[in-house]
Amino acid sequence: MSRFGEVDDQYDPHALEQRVFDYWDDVDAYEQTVEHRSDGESFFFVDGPPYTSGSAHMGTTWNKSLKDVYIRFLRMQGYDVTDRPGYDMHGLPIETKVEEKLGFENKKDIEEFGEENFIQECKDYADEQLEGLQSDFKSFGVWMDWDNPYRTVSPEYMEAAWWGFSKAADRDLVEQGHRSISQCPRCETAIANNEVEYEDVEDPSIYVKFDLEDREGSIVIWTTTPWTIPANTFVAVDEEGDYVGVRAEKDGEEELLYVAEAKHEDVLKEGRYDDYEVVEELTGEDLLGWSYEHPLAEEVPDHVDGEGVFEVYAGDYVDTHGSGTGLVHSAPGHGEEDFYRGTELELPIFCPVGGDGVYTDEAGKYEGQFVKEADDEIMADLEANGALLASGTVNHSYGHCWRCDTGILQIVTDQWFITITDVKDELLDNIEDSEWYPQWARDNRFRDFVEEAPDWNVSRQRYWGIPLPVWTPEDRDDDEDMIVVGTREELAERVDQDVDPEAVDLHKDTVDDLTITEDGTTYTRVPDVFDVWLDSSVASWGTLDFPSDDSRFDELWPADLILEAHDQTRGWFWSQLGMGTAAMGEIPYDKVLMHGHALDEDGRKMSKSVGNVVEPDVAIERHGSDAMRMFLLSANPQGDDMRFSWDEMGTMENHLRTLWNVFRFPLPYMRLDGFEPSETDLESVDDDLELVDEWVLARLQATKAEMTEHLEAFRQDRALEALLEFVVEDVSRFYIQAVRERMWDEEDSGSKTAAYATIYRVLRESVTLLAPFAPFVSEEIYGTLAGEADHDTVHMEDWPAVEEYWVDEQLEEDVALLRAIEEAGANARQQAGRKLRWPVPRVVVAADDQRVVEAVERHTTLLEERLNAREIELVSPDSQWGELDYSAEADMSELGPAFGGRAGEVMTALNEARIEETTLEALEEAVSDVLEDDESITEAMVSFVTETPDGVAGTAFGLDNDDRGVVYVDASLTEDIESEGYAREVIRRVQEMRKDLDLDVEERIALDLAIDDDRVADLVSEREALIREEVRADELGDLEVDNGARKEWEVEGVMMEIALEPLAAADASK
RNA sequence: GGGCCAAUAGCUCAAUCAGGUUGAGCGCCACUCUGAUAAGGUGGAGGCUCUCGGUUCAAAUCCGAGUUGGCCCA
Repeated sequence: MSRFGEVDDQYDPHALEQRVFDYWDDVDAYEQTVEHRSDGESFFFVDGPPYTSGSAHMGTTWNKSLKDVYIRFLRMQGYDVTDRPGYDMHGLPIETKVEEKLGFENKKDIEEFGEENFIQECKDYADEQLEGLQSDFKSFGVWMDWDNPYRTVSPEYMEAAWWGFSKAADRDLVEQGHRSISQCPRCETAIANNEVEYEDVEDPSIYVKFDLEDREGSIVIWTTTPWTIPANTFVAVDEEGDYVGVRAEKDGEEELLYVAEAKHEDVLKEGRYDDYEVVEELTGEDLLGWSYEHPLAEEVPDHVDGEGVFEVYAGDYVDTHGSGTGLVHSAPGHGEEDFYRGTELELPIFCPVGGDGVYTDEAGKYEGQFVKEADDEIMADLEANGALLASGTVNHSYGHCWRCDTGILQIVTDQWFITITDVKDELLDNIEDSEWYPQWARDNRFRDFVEEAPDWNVSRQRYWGIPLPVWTPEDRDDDEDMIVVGTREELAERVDQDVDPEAVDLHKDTVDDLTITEDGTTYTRVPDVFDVWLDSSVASWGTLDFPSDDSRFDELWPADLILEAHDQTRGWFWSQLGMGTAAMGEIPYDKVLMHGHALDEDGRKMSKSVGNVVEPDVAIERHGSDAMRMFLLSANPQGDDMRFSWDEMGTMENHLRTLWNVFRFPLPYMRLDGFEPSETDLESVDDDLELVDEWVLARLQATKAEMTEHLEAFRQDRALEALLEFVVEDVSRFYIQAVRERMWDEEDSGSKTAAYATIYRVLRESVTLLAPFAPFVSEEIYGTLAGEADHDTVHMEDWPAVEEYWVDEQLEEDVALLRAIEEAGANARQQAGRKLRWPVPRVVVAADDQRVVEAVERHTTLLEERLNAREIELVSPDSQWGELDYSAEADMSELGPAFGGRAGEVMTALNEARIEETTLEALEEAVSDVLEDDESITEAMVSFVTETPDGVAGTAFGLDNDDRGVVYVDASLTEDIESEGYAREVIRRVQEMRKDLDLDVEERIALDLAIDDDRVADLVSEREALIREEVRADELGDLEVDNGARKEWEVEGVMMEIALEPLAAADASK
């Protein structure tokens, strides 16, 4: 890219991006940029590793775009940023994908296939997915260390997990325990609560009578899981709830039933009783200690037994007004709450169900059946035993395995835990050490979650994961005397077998058979692998390959910034806090930027089944990577979800097109004049700068300040908005318009050079500011503007600093006022029906304050040009323009307190009043109808507003909804104005014809005019010199057009025929 | 079922914290400009500010209840 070289006429994002990719390759742009900052202050960013199944969707694309914009911004601010991307590659999702691929149905198939082979298949699959993600991320210009990502399956990363876990064990936070967990019976493993997905399903809904011992009657419970009845251990009630004893009659038989008072009607209706009577009113407390008989005592002979079982206890999870009966069937073997309460009551924990969801021999009659399939038989048996009060079905949400969609079961098994509940206070304290954007996410959601978090079950009975580094004595499998290995080196030292710490892979197949023998005891490994959430929880040191590489840990850890979507509150934000606290006693990150999810155009989540997914590559295809990134980055990154919008993305492409036009406009002139920015910088042309140059430079300073502030507050959307406002409104629509004529000047002039230097500086800094957002187009523009002494890539530039010298807030306001006046003037012109091409004799600016007067006085000429006015007349604030009427605008903050409920009515009257002088007396007179005797209008309540008089068009102008004056356009015609107007009409049409003929700008022509109206023809001929000059016509007269064009036009109702031909052609034809 | 967040023009969002006549950009329509030209300018249409209550002289804004959507949890 040579300086001021030829560029595409049109912004073509695809060709441009391809060129930039090639260019980046050629000059090693990324590597140079990283190297350029290698001496800078360290900034430790940690990438939340995406899971390697599936490809990048709009959400991940948004996430990576955000990371990219902040990494680039930080680099430009001088930081040496850690930018190693990561990939989360273990876990059940990949296992189930591979199982599907291989046609497996359960664990047996895997065992037959061979653990080692299966692990290899999973590894291959994850690697393949990783490649896909890498190329997706690269495709929209994300600059991270793609050659060296951290992978959770690498030995050094797995070691980081072992190390963290062993540190937690050192702090006595690792234990093995008998716990109620969610089990997927197909995957035959525990799954985390946040891996449970809830779906609506139809389940049995049964009411069961438990006959009371030592007294008449039964208590009634309700459940949707008949299969848990065999494990019933106790019944829970609300101690403070109201219950009733009901004598109910059905088919001539009477029963005494106990249920919650609030539910007794519902329950009896379900049971289709003929009649009933409340015979007893009691509280939950009265029921405590009542004993009952197990309804399936015969079918399940080995049912739970012991002191205190089959009794009524208080339980705080009971709701006497919710669904059910107010008495809750409790089976500690099949429910978390039941488990905790059962443990508290020191009742036995009975779970006659295996990890595969099949009843064990403890389930008696039901042994060998899959639990859900035993529901019918259990209900039949209850019926036969006279215990079934009612049965039906219910539609409710029930947990399913996130991967294979199998209904989960609550069972009790032996699992390994990090007992984070032991350090709950430390966790809550540590939260305070992190800064969140937005802060409510930390103080509400995150805090709530941490407060309620149970111990972390980290063990999974699966294959594709990091093996638990736990060895237990051969004859036992609990946490007594366990050995936790922290590093590969330690492993090599302690195991009985030969292990090369450099080469060992650490996956299950390689460590399963390793044993440790110490003090005469042989230890074997616990066969479980880690919950995949544990993998990413150690990313803050895994990224650094710590502990195997300890060169950077002390300097960098903890992370300065992490940046993920809000689902990670319960995911990575949490797992890192838990692991960081358990292992290190600290939160492993300082700042969190939490963004939302990408929703579709209707605000629903994108989902494959709904078919509303927008693929990032389709978006890139339609609008280019830069436009897509800018769209994504224009969304608030703090908590809110983003609604996808093709329109908005298209708008971003339009803005880039505008930037492209702004950029390419001055190039030919600069090239022609040999403008050399390294010799002619802004400072050297200072004396020749015109006001508009100083203004655009002042706006540039304000834009830089604003952007920096927003980016530092993690509001890149506002930073981008500020930049686009500057480029589109200030540079394109105002500055370029204002300097065009200076650039067309064929003579060398100080003014022209000053304009070059100004626009050069503006463009250079604008693309530098844009670079983090739209790295491709910024690079190409920068490359065209930059010289030998500049960097190879815009991304090596320093973030542009505010230069105090050019800051000029007063000038900014001046021009803002002028632009407001101009805009109002254009409006008034249109109302008066006068095109801009036709001059108007005068424009009157009625200023409300001295600032407006100053602004107009300093820029009268500019205003005359812009509004095509022969004269600008200024009416100062202390005088009034004679022809005006007035009305009043009410200030509600004054009116409200004064008039109370009638304030609205008074406001309307004031708005509608018409008076000839701006006095309160006149105004009060005009609104006397709505005023009571003792009421008056005060100065503070109103501001007077001018009303347009007849024959003159007027439009108010102001800043930020604050009126500052009115512009009146006097559009009356004189002969001179008509002459110029018609001449301009002719010129415009000749120009258009020149253009149609593709004539060079410099080319001379011969011109012929035939105008149907003599008066108009005379008026036009008065301006012949002007026409000749503007259209470069050397000859005027009769033309036989051979080599040119002839066309008829209608101008303001007058027909005119115009013919022209290039002079070279005209000569040839003679 | 619970917690958090959101709901304002056809679309994307401001204005909500500190109550005072709802704004911008995009899109649409009309007009206009023409040496950036698949650009530019001006105007117009388009809002019971999700609903229902409450507080207040005054509510998009504060409070309560609900509806819809999103995330998380059960």
